[in-house]
Amino acid sequence: MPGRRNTRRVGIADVASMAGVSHATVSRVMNGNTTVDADIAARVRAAALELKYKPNPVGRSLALGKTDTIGIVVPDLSNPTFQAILRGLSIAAARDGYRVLIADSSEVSSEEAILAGEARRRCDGVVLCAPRMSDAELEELAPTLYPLVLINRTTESVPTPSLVVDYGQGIQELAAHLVELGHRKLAYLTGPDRSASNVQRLRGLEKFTAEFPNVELQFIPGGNTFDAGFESSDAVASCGATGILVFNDVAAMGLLSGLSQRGIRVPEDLSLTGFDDMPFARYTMPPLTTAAVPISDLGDLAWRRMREQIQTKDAASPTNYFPPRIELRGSTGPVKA
Amino acid sequence: MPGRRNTRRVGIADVASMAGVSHATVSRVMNGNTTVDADIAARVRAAALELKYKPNPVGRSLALGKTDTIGIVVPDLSNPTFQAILRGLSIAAARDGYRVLIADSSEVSSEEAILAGEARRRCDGVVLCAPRMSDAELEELAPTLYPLVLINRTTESVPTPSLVVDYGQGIQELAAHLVELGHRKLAYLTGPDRSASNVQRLRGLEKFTAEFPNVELQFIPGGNTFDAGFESSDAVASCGATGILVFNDVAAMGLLSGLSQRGIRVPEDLSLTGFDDMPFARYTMPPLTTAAVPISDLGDLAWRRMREQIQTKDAASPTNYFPPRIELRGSTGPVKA
DNA sequence: AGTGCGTGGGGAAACGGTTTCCCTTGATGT
DNA sequence: ACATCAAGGGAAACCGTTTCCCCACGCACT
Repeated sequence: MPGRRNTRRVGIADVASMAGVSHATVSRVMNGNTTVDADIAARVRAAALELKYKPNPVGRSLALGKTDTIGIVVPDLSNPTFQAILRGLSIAAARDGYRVLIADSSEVSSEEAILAGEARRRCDGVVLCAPRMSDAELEELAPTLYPLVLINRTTESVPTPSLVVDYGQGIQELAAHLVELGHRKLAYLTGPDRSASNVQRLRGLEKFTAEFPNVELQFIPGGNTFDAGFESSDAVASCGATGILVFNDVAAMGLLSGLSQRGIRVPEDLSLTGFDDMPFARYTMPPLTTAAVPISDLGDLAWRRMREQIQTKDAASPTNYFPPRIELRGSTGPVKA
Repeated sequence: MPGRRNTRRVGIADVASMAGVSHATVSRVMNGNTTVDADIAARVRAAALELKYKPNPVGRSLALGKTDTIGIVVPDLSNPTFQAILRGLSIAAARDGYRVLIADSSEVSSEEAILAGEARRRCDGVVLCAPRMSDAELEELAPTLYPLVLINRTTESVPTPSLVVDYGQGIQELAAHLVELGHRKLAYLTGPDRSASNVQRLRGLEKFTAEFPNVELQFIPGGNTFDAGFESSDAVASCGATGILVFNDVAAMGLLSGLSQRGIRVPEDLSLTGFDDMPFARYTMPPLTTAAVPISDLGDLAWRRMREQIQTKDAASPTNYFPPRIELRGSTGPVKA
């Protein structure tokens, strides 16, 4: 005997027998099918109300071939960026009656494909958030989980809707801003090596170097945490650069704190930029010059792209690039005379 | 014809016919039933592998009466506290092969019951996070979604596992700390009126007042945002108190910023406490004295309580109280002579 | 009055699995 | 050689819903 009948819940059959009709008719009434006689419909509705009947979503999903659920695979839920995307996605999807199922890969790239596949089987579509897997693996995986939206990653051969933040563009603009302020010796405090968005920043900086050959740019190994930024302050202080581009706001705040502890003033002695424009970036001392990424819009748009695929079979799906918006604040200033 | 057969996926029948056995046998093999002949099992596994067959979770859920999914209902995903709980819950549940489905009520209390009911029907259990609904409504709802874990809320008549952070205790200790430093005029910068955790802080402060009748305590309307804290700085500066208890860290940081802009020094002129110990609390200038709430443990424990209910039918379930841990940092100091 | 047609609703199949029941088959013992 | 038994696999029921198919009924028209 499959299932458990001990906690027997009220099913469509109960409503049917109470209303004296077949369960097919109950189903028609519940789904607003108008070909049902008004009297019978009323009787069914009364019975459903009295029994507090609510259709079982699992049975419904099986029959309909849809679950009204989408999955999101994130590398790490503790990352504020992914939290913001999740929030935007969840709220947007909820507006259309869809729910979001979470799968956290804990940064383990080998888990991602499995999680994504499993999520796809449970859900009507999958949002893959900054996957760590290789390009080859991604290309192979993408078609198998068709209603798919990529975030901060693109595919070459397979056409997949994709939303990418143009980190390269953002860091170029920040660097150009420093140059404009007179800085000629810059340093980039890098993010995690395996991070795709770090690679994009590096590419942006290559373009920057090509454009400004007379500006010196060095690279200092950093990280994406407050402590990583904090601990880099010695290296930064002694590198001779006057303008520091930091991987993200969190690390920049750490660096800011480390520098202030060493008596190095920002922006008088050193100019500093972050990346992300997280909520507190405007409240640090001094407020952080940074590049704002419209992340909750990202989640929102991810849902819209998903919905397009679910509703219409039309997979016309270009990549959307999000150019960050530069926020000029107090952590950057003219180079010291 | 239910479902869509256009994108026909490989089912158990395909594996069965390829392996030359009945689908019942395939099911037995897939579920590790040992009563299957080794040769046949190997043949089935080979077929499944070649066809890349993975059991359909929806069909499986229908037959098994379980979905390996739990739902979480939160008032607002943009709140860092709920994000942390979600993260802890999601990671802990994933360890046991469970996924988490999100339902965001957007602070609309009337939506909560509906969302929770719907989530329960889709999932094997529900975590209700700081529900805004009335006590009466909660009592009525609780039994209908039996495997239930409450966070920051308790029930009276219905026994329900419940995890509550003892905000009252935390703020009492913070207040006592200020008294110890010599402060005799305190002020509490309140949180949102409708917030249950604000009410708990107020109750804690009542006890505090009873215990320290010679200490003056006044209440200043505040909020839970940085800007609310910032804009309260005038009221705080002119209230005459020397020790300020702020609803949470975010508002405390706003207040800190507003005070520093007015030239009021912390802790020399004014002592300040926050609440939550969010990641940046230790990095403000000065670092914030606050009460640490072990929120990701909360998510972790929520899953453990949930698992107890799902696995054993034993609903022995006391309320767990989490006393916050006081973090003494630089934002509090001896009262000015 | 008989036939044609439209409509509403019941029966049954389908969705994709799991599990029970029962029968077959092979082995063992006498 | 026959009876008994255990093991293993197939048929069918079941989970809860939607939808197709078809029948019965009523109405209008010839």
